[in-house]
Amino acid sequence: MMKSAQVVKALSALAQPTRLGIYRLLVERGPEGMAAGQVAEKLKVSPATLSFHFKTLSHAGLVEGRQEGRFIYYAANFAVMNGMVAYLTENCCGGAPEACKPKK
Amino acid sequence: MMKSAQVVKALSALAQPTRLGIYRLLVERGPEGMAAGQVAEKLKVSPATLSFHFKTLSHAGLVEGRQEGRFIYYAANFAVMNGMVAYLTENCCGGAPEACKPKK
DNA sequence: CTGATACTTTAATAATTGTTTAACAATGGA
DNA sequence: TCCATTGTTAAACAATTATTAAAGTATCAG
Repeated sequence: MMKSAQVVKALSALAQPTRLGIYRLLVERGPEGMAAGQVAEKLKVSPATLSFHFKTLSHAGLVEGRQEGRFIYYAANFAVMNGMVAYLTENCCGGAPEACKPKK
Repeated sequence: MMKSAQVVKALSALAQPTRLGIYRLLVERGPEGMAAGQVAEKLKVSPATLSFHFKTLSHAGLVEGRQEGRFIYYAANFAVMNGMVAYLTENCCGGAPEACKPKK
């Protein structure tokens, strides 16, 4: 179970265009992740700015970095986002969640 | 399909403790919604502050208000949140989304 | 060891955001 | 009509956040 403050932190982290782009890129990439420099190049973000944003994302638990030689690979942490979504939809419609589900 | 800017707006709206509380309360309540005053009382928020937050939430499309006599009932708009979640998980793991799904 | 690469940290500035107080509509009962 | 109720708006202030530039750390190839 996630706590409110944790969820706010995760939402704040994603509520910024650059960070949302970073996160989506990492989601698409999957568990293998992507080196910081590749992300910088792909999204046209300066290293300092990117580093700042990675710090925000990883402090929120949404991404994790692992060092590999000179590179740092960042990967999305899916558990945290799933927890966030679960928190948002908790007790939906007083327990009768017909109205909440996405129509497929 | 939701656009990036729309998603950022929705995430920003939820990325604040008071608004997250408001939203969760409305999610729990379902389509019927809840009068602004009831929300204010339940969450111990001043009317002016609450009004400010409702504006932010409805501008993001996350809630909708309907006037009923002297009251305004606010209700969660589930389609927008579902769209937001879909945007976040799009193309997860390059199309092989084993790692992204919540374990049930 | 030296120099280049990969990334982070710090400090300064600019912009955004949240809260409060006070004043302002609009609705409806007496 | 009068007045209390319900909620919104505007202005001011404090706090948070994003970006840039410059300096700093760590790894590796030669």
